[in-house]
Amino acid sequence: MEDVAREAGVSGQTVSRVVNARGYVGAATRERVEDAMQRLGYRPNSAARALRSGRFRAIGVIMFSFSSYGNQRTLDAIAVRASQMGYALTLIPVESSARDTVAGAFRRLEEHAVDGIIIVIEAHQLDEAEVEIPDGLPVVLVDSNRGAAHPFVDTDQAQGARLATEHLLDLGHETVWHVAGPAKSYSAERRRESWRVTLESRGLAAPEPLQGDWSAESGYRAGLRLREDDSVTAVFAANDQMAIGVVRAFREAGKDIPSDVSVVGFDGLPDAAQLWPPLTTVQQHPERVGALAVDVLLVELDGGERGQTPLVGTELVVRESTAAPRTAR
Amino acid sequence: MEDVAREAGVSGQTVSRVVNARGYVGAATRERVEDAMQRLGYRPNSAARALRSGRFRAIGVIMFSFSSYGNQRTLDAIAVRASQMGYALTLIPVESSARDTVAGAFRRLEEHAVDGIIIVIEAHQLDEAEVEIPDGLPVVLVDSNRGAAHPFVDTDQAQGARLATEHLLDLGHETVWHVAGPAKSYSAERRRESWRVTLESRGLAAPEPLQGDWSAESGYRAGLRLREDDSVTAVFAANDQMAIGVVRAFREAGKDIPSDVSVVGFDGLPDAAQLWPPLTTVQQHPERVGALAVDVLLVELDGGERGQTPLVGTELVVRESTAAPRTAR
DNA sequence: GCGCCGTGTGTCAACGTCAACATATTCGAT
DNA sequence: ATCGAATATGTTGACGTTGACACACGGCGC
Repeated sequence: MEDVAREAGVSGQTVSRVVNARGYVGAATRERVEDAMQRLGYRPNSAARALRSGRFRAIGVIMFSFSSYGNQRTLDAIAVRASQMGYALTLIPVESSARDTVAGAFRRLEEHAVDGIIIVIEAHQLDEAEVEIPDGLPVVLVDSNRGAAHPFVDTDQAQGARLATEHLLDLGHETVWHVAGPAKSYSAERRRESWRVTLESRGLAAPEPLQGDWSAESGYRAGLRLREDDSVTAVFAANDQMAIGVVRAFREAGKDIPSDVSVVGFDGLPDAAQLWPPLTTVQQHPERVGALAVDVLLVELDGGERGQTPLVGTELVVRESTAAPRTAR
Repeated sequence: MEDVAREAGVSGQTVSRVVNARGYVGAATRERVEDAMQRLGYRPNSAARALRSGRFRAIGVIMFSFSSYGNQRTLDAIAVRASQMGYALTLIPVESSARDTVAGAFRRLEEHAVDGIIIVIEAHQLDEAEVEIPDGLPVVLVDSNRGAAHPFVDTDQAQGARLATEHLLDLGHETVWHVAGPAKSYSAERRRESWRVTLESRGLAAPEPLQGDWSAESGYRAGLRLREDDSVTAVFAANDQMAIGVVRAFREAGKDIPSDVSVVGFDGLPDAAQLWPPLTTVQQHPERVGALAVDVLLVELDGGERGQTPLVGTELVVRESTAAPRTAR
């Protein structure tokens, strides 16, 4: 900066003013300074800036490594929005499962140069890790609603699950079976509860849900059990991957999708349309969730008051994996 | 830090020595200082550290937003390894396609507080963006080999494509058709060339490859054309997603996989095993690529000499989407 | 003609840390 | 007893930036 100042024949302070467009600077002077910056390839030193201002213009994101497709997309959206707003994104990975690693991540985090944090971890797993979120640092939670201590943003899981369940019922199926996500996931829990409530609101008893873990393989295992029961004609899987496994299990047993059994997924994976048959699914919008998370965090950073954040809606995308049951035809 | 020093009855410098475990510190003193740090919840200020040392202990990753599954996994691995090595990860997203955005990302980058950069963008796209990589900053390229200006790490694309092609030929297929990735992708190009060379080394002429764009939808379009030709019995798709689309196209036309047509993918998507039929594919190891990229960058940072980095190998995973052709049975 | 305000620019200090140097103490070897 | 090396701690200044303050100039209203 000193070099630029000398080159332009001004003081360092004036250079600072030009860079930050703050205060009064004469037009001619500004030009000279900008010229000098250009010639010398000057870049402000962010460390010094941060030291002086106490702000880093950086957002930390804590996320499990090897995360789901949806979370990856959310991260992506967070990165894009943060960058648009002039913030850098610092990624703090947590290696799944190992408890002390989780705590360690938060400790590491405190040393990191961030102004605020977005946590993209399902809340039950958070609880399990007995992690205390450092205070003094604004935090936004995604995909969970751990108390009201911090604002959170999320997909409207309940609405999506209702759409899926009602679609199958409206086609004429007598009931809908459910392959749920892992017990410790809030998303899974909310999808399952919404499915149950939707059935009950139509006066139907919900069959015992099968337990999966989000993986296609677990969906396959659930499908192996479902295909034993000939009364099963409609299955709502808590995500697309498990739906893929369910489809495989039925197909292997010679049952056709959708003429014997209808299957609905949840997520809206881009390739779901190209599966065979194309999968009916609940389209999520992780990119909206991510952008919203950044916006909410920035409001927190500016000390804005905390409003209730709306959930992000979903849409049902009807494809060829669902149809009316034989009996209704 | 001053507070800690006062609390422990020592100077700031001694606190610094305790924190960095550098120089001589008496055992009793160290304990007092550590105690004080604990009590006051002291965390060193990374901005001041960076300002003083000129090192940020941070690595920047430049990546297209909405990236492929493989790149996402690579990012993940980079994050984990960087964190293990005590480095923070700053993610700099580039919104696909918009040229000036790409250049902008690099400009932004220069202001960012990173010691080195890992670029996870296919090289042809890099070229297209006419981006100049800022010098003075160590750079490692992933998934590309743009000249020898910077070290690069990558999957051994050629080996993987050879495995896939040979597998189909060894089953008895007369030739192998190819659904290639986008023209501007190095990976796609190398897979295609290796497929061609493998065929030619067996004295076979390579049929005209079909052009896809990695998406399942483009695979489906390619499949629509392939299914018109009854001589097609074996297809090697340049990634799993396109393979999914190819399978769908044949299935829709009443052709069975694998009894009528064998299909091989490339990537090793975790769900490929649960597709119907389970997909034969070339298993990549993006996590190894990511970790390797960090290791190579750290060597660069330490001014180490640049060796040739080995490519990361792949394995063929044979599943049920491939079988001998009817004629050979 | 006087003071005041708006504009344009410079000086200084401080942000938190750590390398370099200075100082003090202990201990073993001569 | 003396010296030097090893150990232990304190003092100072600088990293690059910017907020606070000071200063200088011209124009305006009275």
